[in-house]
Amino acid sequence: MADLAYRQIIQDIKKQILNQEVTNNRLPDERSLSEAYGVSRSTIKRALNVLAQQGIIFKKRGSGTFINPLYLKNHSLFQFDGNNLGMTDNISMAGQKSTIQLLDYQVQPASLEIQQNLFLNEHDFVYRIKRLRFVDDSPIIIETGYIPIKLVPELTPNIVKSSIFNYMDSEDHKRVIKSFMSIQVAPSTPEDQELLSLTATEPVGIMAGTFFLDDGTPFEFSSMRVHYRYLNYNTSIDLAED
Amino acid sequence: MADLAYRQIIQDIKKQILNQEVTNNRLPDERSLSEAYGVSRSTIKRALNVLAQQGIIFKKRGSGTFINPLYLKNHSLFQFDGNNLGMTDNISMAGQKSTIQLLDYQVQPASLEIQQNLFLNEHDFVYRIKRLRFVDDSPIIIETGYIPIKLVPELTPNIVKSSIFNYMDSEDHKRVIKSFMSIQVAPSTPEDQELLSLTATEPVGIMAGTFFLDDGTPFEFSSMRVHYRYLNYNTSIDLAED
DNA sequence: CAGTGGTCTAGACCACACC
DNA sequence: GTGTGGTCTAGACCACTGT
Repeated sequence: MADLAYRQIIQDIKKQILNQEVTNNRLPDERSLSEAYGVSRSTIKRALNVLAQQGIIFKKRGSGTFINPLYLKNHSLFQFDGNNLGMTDNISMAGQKSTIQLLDYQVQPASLEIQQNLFLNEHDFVYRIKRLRFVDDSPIIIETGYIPIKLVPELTPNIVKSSIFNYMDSEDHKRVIKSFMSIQVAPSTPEDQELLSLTATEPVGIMAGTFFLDDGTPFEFSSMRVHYRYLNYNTSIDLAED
Repeated sequence: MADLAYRQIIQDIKKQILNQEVTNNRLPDERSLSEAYGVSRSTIKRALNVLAQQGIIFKKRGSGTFINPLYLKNHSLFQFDGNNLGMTDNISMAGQKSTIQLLDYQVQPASLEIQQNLFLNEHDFVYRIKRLRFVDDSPIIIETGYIPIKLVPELTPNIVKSSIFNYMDSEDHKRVIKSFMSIQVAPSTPEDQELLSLTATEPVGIMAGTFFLDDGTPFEFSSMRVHYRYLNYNTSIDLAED
């Protein structure tokens, strides 16, 4: 797949780190790596920058490049940004089966909030799609999504019972590549309690935000109410610069 | 502050976008920008990559570089990664005053979990610091932090009543630069309810994780129970690559 | 085909850490 | 001073989009 030089180097260095083939928790300097891999120093820097951003290594100007000891101890922690859960579609959760129940499917005028979030005019219409997602027969997420009609005029309830994103990719060659989400916490409503099998004291997590296509078009505004036991969002935070 | 060429270009382009000085929602091509700013194309690419990662622009190979329309509509949404809340220290929340009440301060052997997270041996000791944070006199966060003694042997309860990170920076020249956190949701415990003035049906958000120094040393393992109304974590997610 | 972004090179010079 | 990572250059060549 990734035949790009810098990606191969990323993979190779990652493997060496995991195999404990790196002595002193320290990588060779960039100029040596450049020679060893037979690429320019720029390419090495590109690879190391990715690894640094993933928190796997730390670079210190004047000193060298070091391995994050925690990565060795527990590198399963180092999968970030919603890979555990949180994607509207593509939830597959390691070996467990995921199903969808369609709760509601309508076409309606875009409210002011929706207009703003999807960059629509006041006369635009959107699909309002409400779905309940199960993983291994347990209800996990109540998801309400809004999609502009003009972007997918051919959508049907049937399509919506599985992954909309996959459908878009394979049929329309439109790919969802980015999203901006906020995460909040709230007590469960009676509807949450019924659909997600919660008691009154059990809460939900709320992930809401907008998904974008690769050309920058806002594609879907989505609000997900997540069973509290199944929301686990991992992230890395940089406390620095601009 | 940032006299680096690529940072200046980032700021300048951002300003032009906000001032609507960019026609057609489209930036000039990289080679033109390179000439216009009097820098190499590589430097332009570096700047554009940062803007793209922030979601402000989208690049399409073969077509050009385009502005995310949502950024114009509501660029306040585009401040990410815990800037709203979530940092253990440095919570200053725009104009509101923040105070700290010290609930507990102990030295104890590191438990197995703490050993793992802070990369310690079984004979190492840690501070256990439990604090209640207020913003504008409202209790917001119950924070329990663990810090290896050997990293800051001189810590005192007095220091701990304000920002530990600031103290570390100014006194020991050790800077906290990165953290890996997980975000979860849970019903409130009786203790949560008392300290954060919650009812039984009101939940808390939990942010737990490890903070690292600039040399990669794990510095603090922290678990924060956050009043549900005050947890609002914004993030951007890339659905692509490696 | 021309235009655009993506990858990569080979090297200069700077800033910082450590001896 | 030596060694390290950081910034930046000038340019080659490739891959994709659109006319």
